[in-house]
Amino acid sequence: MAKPRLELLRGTLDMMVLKALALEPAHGYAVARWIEEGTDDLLRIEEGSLYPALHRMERRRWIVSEWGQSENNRRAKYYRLTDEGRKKLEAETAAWFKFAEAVSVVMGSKLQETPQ
Amino acid sequence: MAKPRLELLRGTLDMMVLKALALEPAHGYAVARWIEEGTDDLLRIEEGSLYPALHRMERRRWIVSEWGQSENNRRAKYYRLTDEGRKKLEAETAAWFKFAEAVSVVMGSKLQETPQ
DNA sequence: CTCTACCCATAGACTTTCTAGGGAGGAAGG
DNA sequence: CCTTCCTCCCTAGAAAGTCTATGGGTAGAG
Repeated sequence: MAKPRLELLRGTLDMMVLKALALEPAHGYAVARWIEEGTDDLLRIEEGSLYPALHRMERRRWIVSEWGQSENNRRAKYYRLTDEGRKKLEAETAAWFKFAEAVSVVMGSKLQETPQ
Repeated sequence: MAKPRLELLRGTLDMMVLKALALEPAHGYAVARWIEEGTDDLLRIEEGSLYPALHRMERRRWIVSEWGQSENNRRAKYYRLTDEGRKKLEAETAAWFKFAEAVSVVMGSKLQETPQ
């Protein structure tokens, strides 16, 4: 209870995990590290959120898994996107930017998207 | 069930309601209309989400209410921000833009905030 | 051998949102 | 008058996602 820490992922966790896996197949732990490092630790991915999310998405056929060996020589479950997952990622990304834009307008600021 | 409609407010409802009330005291129905109109109906505020949110925030002393008469000559409960609510609004707004920025970075685009 | 980092997983609590109701009153048109 | 629409309020219960709190196992460093 020491730090307040930015608590919520607010429904964007799936999208970010899919994005990570779109870059390359990876295991859960690596996905969490990738997101945390990519945001200077602003977004902290709790394992209690991450693994249920992965299982959820696998049930929905957005990703598939396979046991393998990690770089550090440990047992790890590697996930990769399915075609369906890729479509979902695109849809969610578009919806999120639209949503964020709308919230921005309401909150009195403007959001701008620039191509990667 | 006809339209898929952007389903989630993802924790931003309180913030937007506070923003609306920061502009001027208003009743729930008007707040909902304000948000919907301000976003071209992209963000639809369901009453089943709105009223619980208002009561929640009142319990937390972010807003206070008073019964009054609406423009259309109807009984309406007017809400206005407390000092605490104003602080909460500022904090939530800052946190949201920070969060949205971080998500944007992860998703491969950049978000820019412009002053009102 | 011990400790740390890596890697997986689940249960239960908590919160928020939605669906699906219900109700009452003013206004407007027939 | 009567019916219908819009305004305005409210709640219960389901559904979903995240967090806290645990638990366990293994490789490698010191």
